[in-house]
Parts: sequence; C-alpha cells; structure tokens
Amino acid sequence: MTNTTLKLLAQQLQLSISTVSRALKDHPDISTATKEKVHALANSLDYEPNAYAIQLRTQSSKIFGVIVPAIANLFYDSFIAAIEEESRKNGYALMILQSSNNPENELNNLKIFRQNRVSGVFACLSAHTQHLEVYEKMSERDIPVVFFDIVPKENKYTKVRMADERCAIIAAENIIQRGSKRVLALFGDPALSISQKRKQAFQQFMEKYAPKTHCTYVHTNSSVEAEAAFNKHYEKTQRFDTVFAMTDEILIGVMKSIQANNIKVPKEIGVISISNGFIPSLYHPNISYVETSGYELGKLAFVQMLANIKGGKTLSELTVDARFVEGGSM
Amino acid sequence: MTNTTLKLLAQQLQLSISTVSRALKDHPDISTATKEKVHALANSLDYEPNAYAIQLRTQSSKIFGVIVPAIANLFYDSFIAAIEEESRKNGYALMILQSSNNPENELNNLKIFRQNRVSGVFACLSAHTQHLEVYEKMSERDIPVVFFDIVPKENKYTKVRMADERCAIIAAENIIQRGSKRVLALFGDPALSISQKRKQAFQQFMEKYAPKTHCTYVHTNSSVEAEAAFNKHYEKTQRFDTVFAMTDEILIGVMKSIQANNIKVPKEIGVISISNGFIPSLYHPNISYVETSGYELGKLAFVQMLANIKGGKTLSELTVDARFVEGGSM
DNA sequence: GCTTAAATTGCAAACGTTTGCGGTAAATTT
DNA sequence: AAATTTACCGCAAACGTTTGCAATTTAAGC
Repeated sequence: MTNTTLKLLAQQLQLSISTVSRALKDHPDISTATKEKVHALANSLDYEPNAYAIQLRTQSSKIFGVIVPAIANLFYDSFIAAIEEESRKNGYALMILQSSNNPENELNNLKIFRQNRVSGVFACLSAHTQHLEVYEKMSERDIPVVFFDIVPKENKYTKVRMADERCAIIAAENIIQRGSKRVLALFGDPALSISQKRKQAFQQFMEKYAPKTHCTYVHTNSSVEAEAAFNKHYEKTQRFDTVFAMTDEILIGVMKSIQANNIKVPKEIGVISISNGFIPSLYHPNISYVETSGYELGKLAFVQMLANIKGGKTLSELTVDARFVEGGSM
Repeated sequence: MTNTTLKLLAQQLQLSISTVSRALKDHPDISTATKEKVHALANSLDYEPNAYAIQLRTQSSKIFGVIVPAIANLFYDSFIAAIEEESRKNGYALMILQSSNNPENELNNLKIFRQNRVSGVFACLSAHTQHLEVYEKMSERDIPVVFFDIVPKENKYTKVRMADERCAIIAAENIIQRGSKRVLALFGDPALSISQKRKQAFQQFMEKYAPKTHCTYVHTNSSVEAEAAFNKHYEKTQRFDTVFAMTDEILIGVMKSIQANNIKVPKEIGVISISNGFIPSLYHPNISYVETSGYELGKLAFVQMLANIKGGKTLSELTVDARFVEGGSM
C-alpha cells in the first residue's frame, strides 16, 4: 500500500494540491466546509506529511544530532533522556550516534548529520580528539553546536558542563562538617582534566579549611583498582574514618570492599561520592553524594541550543550547579 | 554560508547536474577525467548530498526508528548500543524515541517515524498498550516492524526476545540444585507477558522437579515494592532460604533489604536473579544470575530487520539464549 | 572519407511539499 | 445596476536529487 500524499487527497476531493495543503494547516483562506472535508479524508486515509518533502521545501529539518561516547552509560543515557523529552515537546526528533571514543567514528557521524541537515548538534568530544575544524564547518553552515560534558578548551564555543570544582568542594565541606580526622580520597585517571580539577579543588579546600585533617589521595582507573586501593589502606592501623569517591566507578569498588569486610556505614566509615544518584541509591544506607545530573545537564544544553537557534550565536560556557544529597552514609 | 549542491558544482564546472551526480557515484558512463574534476571540487567545497532530496527521489530513507520505554535503562541502552553499531555498519542512522511507558507518547513517536518515512522500526511495547493497529498500518505501508523484549502475543509479528522460559528454568534448576527448601520468588508487573512467562515456567518446573520445595510467589512493580515484599516475608518464623529476583529492579530492592538487615549471603539466604550482569556485580559476593544480554538481543533484532527489508516478510519469533553466571550468592 | 558503433554528456520529469500571486464568484457598497 | 470589496481557490515554481532516454562527440571499421 502506497503512502497518502497531498496529490492523492486533492484528486479524490476534486481540489487543488495547494488548497488541500492550506486546509490541513488551517489557513484562513480556506472555507470551513472544505477544511472539514479535507481533514476527514486525511484522517481516514492516515495522511502523514512527508518530512523529507517539507524539509526540502522549507530547508529546516526539525532534527537534532547527538554524539556521545557511549549510550550505555549511566551519565549519558540520562543526558539523552533529557534532551529527548525537550525535543519532543518542541517538535524535534533526535538522531543519536555514538563515537565509542573513536575520532574516526565521530567524523563519520558528523557527516551523517550534515547529510541529514540536522538543525543542530549536541556533541561530547571523544577522549583524545583535537580535530575541531569539522565543528567549525558546521557553525559556518549555521548549524549550532552545543558541546557538553567533555568540551573544547577554547571559549569560542557554546558549552555546558558540570561544575567540577564545586562538586569537589561541596564534598570537602561535608567531610569537614562531619568532623573527619583521616580521609581516603579516591580519584580517577590522572590524565583526565576532570580528575585534575576535582582533586585540585578538593585538596586546596581541605588544606585551607581543615589543615589538621589527614588526607590520603589515590588515583585509580577502575572499580577493581579502587577496591584494591581501599583494601590496601584499610589494613593500616591508623584507619581512615571517611572515604571519598570521585565517580560511580570508584564508589562501586569501594562498596564491594565495604560489603566484603562487613564494615558498618556510617558508624565505622563515612562514605561520600560524586554521582548522578543511581548507584548511591543501591546501597543501605543510601550513600550521600554530590549530585551531577546528566538529566539537568541535558535540560541546560537544550536551552542553549534553542537560544542559539532563535537568537543567533550565544557563545558561552554554562555549568550546572551541584548540590549535596543526603543519604545515610555520613 | 549556503550548502553546496549538485547544481552549484555543475555551474562551476560547466557540466550538467546529471553528469555531476553520476560522476560522484562513479557511474561507468562518465570519463575518468571529469570524475576527477568533479570529485576535486566536491571535496574542496565540502559537498554533502542532501539526504532529504535523496529520500524524496528514491523513496527510501536509511533511517531506523527505535522505541524504548526509557533510554536510561541498563537493558535498553545496551540494546540500543548494539543496533546503533550495526546500523552504522550498514549505512543506516537511528532515530530514537522513548515512550516512558505512555501509550500516548508511543503513538506520537510512531507518527514521527511515519513522517520521516523510516525504513523500519524497532519497537518495545509500552507496558499497558493494546493498540497494535498503528503497527499494523506501518506493516501495510511496507515498513517492517521488529518487536523486542516486550512483544505482542499474536504470532503474526516479527519479534525477538529473551528466552524467558529458559531463563526462569535455568534459575529454577540452580535453586533445586542448591537444595532449597523454601523459596521467595519475586516477579514483575503481572500484566506483562514477560512476567507471566517467567513465572509460569518457573512454577511449573519447580512443581515438577521439586514438589516438596515451598515457593512463595509475589508480584511487585518497583524496587521499593520488592524491598517491602522481601521485608514482609522475612519477618515470618518459617524463613525462606533462597530468593529469586526476576529483574534487576527487583534485585535492587531485595539487596537493599538484605544489606539493611545485615543478612549473610549465601549463608543465610541464597540469591539468584535474571540480569544482564551489571547490577549483580555490584554486590559482595557477586550475585549469581541468568544472563540476558540486551546487546545480544540488539544484534539479533538487527538481523531480523535486515532479513525483513531484503527478503520480504519474515514472520518469526527468535529468542536469544540464556546462560547461568556463577556469582557467590548461591 | 564515410558509415557505424562506442563513449560521453545533457534534458527533463519526478519525488511531495510550500507559498506568492493571480483569478473567479459571491457579497457588499454606492 | 455598476463598482468595489471580500472570500475562496488554483497555478506554477522551487527545494536537491536520480535516472531513462536522447543527443552529441569521439573512435573504430572499411
């Protein structure tokens, strides 16, 4: 069965295509009588406008492109969920591609976006990417690009990201407030700017406002490493009373060890992490965490996108603020 | 800056549009000399074919639609990741929409898919949906639909799903092997066929091969409900020695309670679940589970889709097989 | 050198819309 | 009753491609 078109409707109704078109969109030129007839037939024939013809004619596609390193990720999937919701509300659809942290894929994806004349793209740079010219080209063609999470350094781009330093500081504040004497602070890959930022902010804050608190800083690259690191330091006689996990991944390792050793939280050890909240809610008691919400970031990114589309270029870097979520682990 | 088109290239090269078009796709009619010239200019001008014009002309869109209840979901995100990979390999892009388990959204999404003349749709029914006519209509219009995970009962559709019965039976086998006397078996929404299937298979198997084992069957709709159900039954004097969780969601609730009550696993209670593996790995000891891989399901779904597109209708129900993964909880 | 075949290239229609402009008939004003 | 306005509606071009066919140029055969 072939698709219903304006032409078909026009033929059956003995009207011109233009009249049918206008009737369907409630144009004042068309009489109520014909409007009704047209709508009736359109409904019974399940007419759906051909988005491709429309875009070809109007030169605007109502589709956003999204590039993430991976969809299967606690952070990015909620980011995607957020912009999907907003997009739907605003009549846009989403085209989602994953780069798998591979610059080549990223390039190919961008190409697909251009071929589909997307109205804008949300991009998360893949880890070791420095080929921003492609993005430049999109901007030249008036396709706004909103970078998120992993963003370029230059400030000629529109970007949104988490307030990394704030997160670390909020965590530090709560640790101090708890009256901790010895802290084990676990951070991620030291090569990533996110690890650097968080550690630096955390360390500075602790040294300034709680110089007497003894902090041990360790970098780990996986859950397993985090678990090992925790175990190693837990053996010591002078035990720490608080552990800080920079990411979910690290928290998972820590909690494995805590469960294995049947350590009482928060009595024996306080736990605090930075997270979007899902992992911390898995444990009893819930782990207290500083919230970095992919969902919020998505909402923010969308606002930026809309601003870019409507009001020309809005070059700025916005961050979504962090807040402390009390679990029962501190 | 305006987009490069065939027309523009043709003008600059003093050639006809058709020649340029053919040159670009390496048509044998065109001489090598002009091909080179065309390619050179196209590259320098960053020509990208307009997907909309192509689709309008060729009536095929190279886009698949995907409907999931939620993107932010451990199972669906890996499913999506899988079909995204395959799609890219095959020159397709993905349009992903989430239903949020709301039939109305589902309907709207389908509409968007039809407007975009997708080449096919991967659909996971939202929980309480019985309006399959929309899907019928897509099929009538030769848009193949591959249902996954939550699929319609009728067997006139193409569907892929987990081998639900097998999963349940494998779980039951292991429970019997453990020598359990009293089992608490937690299932999901009783309205969902997935819950029904798993429960029925489980129950039948237990009754047949371990008639003396006492089983309590409970349906819950969320982690919180599962936690409550577990607590309620745990109060009893005649305690169960094994708990079976049909999904990650349920497992999470169970484990919250287990942690809260400081129950020793597997000594006091054995735990087994059905999962893709991530959640079970979060606990110590790792929870034993029957593996259901969203990733595998995605790959399978894609094969089905391709078969449908190429070889006409392939009505069948394929399942991806399950296997037991030993944790330390049994 | 003339005919014929082969190698190139161009013409034009079509895909399904939108929209500026012009046209006709009815309604209103003089 | 003629003139003008108003209410409807249709024509036709354009968006960027693809593709069957015709047209042109070049090479080949004799």
